[in-house]
Parts: sequence; structure tokens; C-alpha cells
Amino acid sequence: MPTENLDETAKQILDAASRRFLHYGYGKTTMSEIAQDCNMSTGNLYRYFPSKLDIAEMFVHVLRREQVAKLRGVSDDQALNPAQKLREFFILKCKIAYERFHDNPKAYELSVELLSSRPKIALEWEAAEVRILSEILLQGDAEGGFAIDSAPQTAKLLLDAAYRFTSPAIYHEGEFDDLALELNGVIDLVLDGFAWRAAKRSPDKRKPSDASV
Amino acid sequence: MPTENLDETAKQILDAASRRFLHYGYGKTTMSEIAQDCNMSTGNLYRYFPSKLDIAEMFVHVLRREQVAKLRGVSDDQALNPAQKLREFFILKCKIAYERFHDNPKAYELSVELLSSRPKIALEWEAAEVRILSEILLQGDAEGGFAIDSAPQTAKLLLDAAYRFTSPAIYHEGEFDDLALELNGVIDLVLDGFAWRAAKRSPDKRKPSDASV
DNA sequence: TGATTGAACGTTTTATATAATGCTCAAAAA
DNA sequence: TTTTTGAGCATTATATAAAACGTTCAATCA
Repeated sequence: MPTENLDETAKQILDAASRRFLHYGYGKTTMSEIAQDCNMSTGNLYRYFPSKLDIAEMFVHVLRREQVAKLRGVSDDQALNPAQKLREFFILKCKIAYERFHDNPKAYELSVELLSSRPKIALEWEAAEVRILSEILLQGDAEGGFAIDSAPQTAKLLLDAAYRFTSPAIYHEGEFDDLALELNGVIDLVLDGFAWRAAKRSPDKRKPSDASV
Repeated sequence: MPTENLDETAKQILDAASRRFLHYGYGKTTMSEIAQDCNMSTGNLYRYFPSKLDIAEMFVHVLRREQVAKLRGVSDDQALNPAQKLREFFILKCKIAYERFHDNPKAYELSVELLSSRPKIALEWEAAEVRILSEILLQGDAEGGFAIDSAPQTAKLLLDAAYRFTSPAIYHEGEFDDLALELNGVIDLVLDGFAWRAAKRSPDKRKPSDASV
């Protein structure tokens, strides 16, 4: 579902819809308004998108791509070791969820509405994060600090443990810094868990340079 | 807010209200219905409870006391070591949340409605669980397996990490066993984290019998 | 005097009518 | 033939009226 493959007209429709979605929300923008913004009839919109909900899906898909790119940026950062990447990944995910909720409520509402109509999208999103996390975990395993059995399984486990801090569905009244502090506590404990497993795997040396099978 | 200190009439009111809350839900039971069940007038209800919401609060208070008693039962079980207690505590909490949601939806709705009107109750509930968990953690610390700095802080951290599996606000479509399996994965990792901290505290011996300062 | 009542009040919920919206498709335009 | 249109249909959302509800309190009862 790439944005680049879109017809020029489809892009124009998506642009007009996006502007209205952000300013007025999904429910308060009508197909005829979008059509007017594009100087076309409502019927013609359906030549480019099957439904209004599909326009919304494409809209959040674009937002989501930015988020995933940021998260992947952490994974690709050469200056960080695996433990630092893990921490930065979750802090960033927490920040993204917090900020979207607090200073973009319309986009938040739209995501909620979309996910309730299309629950499978949440699974795709999770899969994307599992992929990024798995890379970090495997790197940590290769460097001897983590001792990972199944990277995807462990990645899912970590996403679950951080759910409280990173789920866009949970409202947080306090400041972000307080939230990040608690999240860091969970990450500390998780990293210590990996350290223990790595130590158990190669009991002779505390910091092995490569993992033993 | 003990149930025992209640007037006999108040108990009767609470009983009648509880039955209707369970069968028809909070919104669908009226004060006049409760009054009729007790052979009194609506006005008289207010001599025993300040409002309908306070009856509901007492109702969930009773339910909640049963839950906390069960959780405390895990903490007091002499047959379990601290690690087993920790695991059983969270599995039980998960089970309680899962079952209340799945086979008592009316009570679930009531809890949601009450917590949205009286958010402070959630804090009290958390505090009660932090108290129980802290005892388990301190016992684990005393026996040398855990290495806890601040028991209440660590307890809160654990509750956060298990939030995904134990929050009554999160709907779970799948089976309980699948949920418990994932939760056990998180607990495994957390316990390994404690093991690592204990090993770091007393590096000479792998299984110290008491903690060093 | 202390306990109880039920009519009365302001608010909330529900039922109903009306308007607006998402989407389709036969016809028109390009 | 391909693209676009806009009236029309079924559904959803909004506005409005009516009923029900939570709560109070002066009057009644024990």
C-alpha cells in the first residue's frame, strides 16, 4: 500500500482529506467536502478509493510510516549498542504515543476509529515493530549480551511489558518525563534479565564476545 | 469503608441493589426499584447512602475485597517460595481480570463507570496490590534471591510490566491459557532480572542465604 | 423527636422526527 | 471507450419532544 504508486488525482484526494481529517476529525469531514476541495463530484472519489474509510486508512498509513521510520532509525544508529537501542526504541515509542495523544487528538480519534473497524491493521503494526526489535535482539545476541532463544517471541514479550507506556489507547494524565522514568525502570529490569541469561549461557566468562550454541 | 459497620437496613439496600446491578447493570436499575425491593420509599434510601453511585461503590468494594483476599492468599501461602508467589500473584490477577470481563460483563461495566466518576479508587486498588507485592519482594530480598532497592517502587514497576495482561480495561479475544503463556514469559524475564541483581550484589556466591548491605 | 414518605424539581435518558451522509449507477461528457 | 457526473437510495447522524430518573424536602407517621 505505498503512497508513491498512487495516481496524481488520488494524491490530491488524500491531501484534501488529510487536511480536513486533521482540522475537523474523521466524522466531521464529508465526502462532498473532499470532492469540492478537489473540484470534482462525490461519485468520482470512488474511482480512486473504495470508501471513505480507505482514505482514512491511507492517511494513517502515511503517519504510521513516519513513526516506523523513526523507530528503525534507532535500530540503525551505529553509535548505540544493543542495550541502548532497546531503551531508545521504547522511550521513542512512548514519546510518539504520548505526543500524538496530547497534541494531535483528532489524529488519535481517527486511529481509534480505524482500528475498531479494521483490527487487522493493529496486527500489521505490531509485526513491523517485532521486526525492528528482533534485529536489535539478534544483534545483542550476537555480541553476547542478550542470549535470545526466539527473537520474534522475545520482541512480542517486550512490547507486552511496555504496553502500559506505549499503547496509544491508554490515557496518561501526568508529564512525559514521569512516564519515561517508570518505563526506564522496566527496561532496566528487562536488561538485567538478559544479562542473567547471557551469563547462564556461558558461565565461564562474564562478557563473552560471541554466543555459544 | 467496611461492610460490617453497615446498618441492617443498609445491608438490605446493598443486597437488593447488588442483585439488580448484576442482572440488569448499573444504568438499568433505578432507585425506585431498589426501594420497592426493600419495601420503602426512594427518599429513605438517602438516609443510608448519599447517592446511587455510593451504593455502587460499596458493591464493587465487596467484590474487590474478595479479589484482594485471594491475592493476599498467594502472598501468605507457605508452600510457595517468593518467585513462585510472584508468578502466582500475576497469573491470578490476570485470571480475575479475564473472568470478570468474560463471564460477568455487567459487573465489568459497573467498575468502568465507577472508575470514570471516582478515579481515586483506582489508586487505592493499586496501593493495595503494591502492599501485597512489596511483602513478596521483601521476602525474596531477605532470602537472597531478589535484591530489591525500594519494594513499593519495584512493585509498581511489576504492575506496569504486567498491565497488558491484568488490566480490566483491556479486552482479550483469545483464550486465557494463551494469555497466561505470554504473561509467564514476561515473569520469567523479570525473575531473571532479579537473579542478576542478586548475583551482582553478592558476586562470590551464586545462592547467598542472606543479603549483604 | 427521629424515621419515613412521596410529590416536586432539575437533569438525564429515551423515543421520534428530520436532516445529512456514504455510496451506487444510469446517463452525460470527454 | 473511458472518465465524470449528480440525482437517488439506504443508512447514519442530528435535533427535538416526551418520558424517566436521581435527588431533595416539607409534611406525615411512629
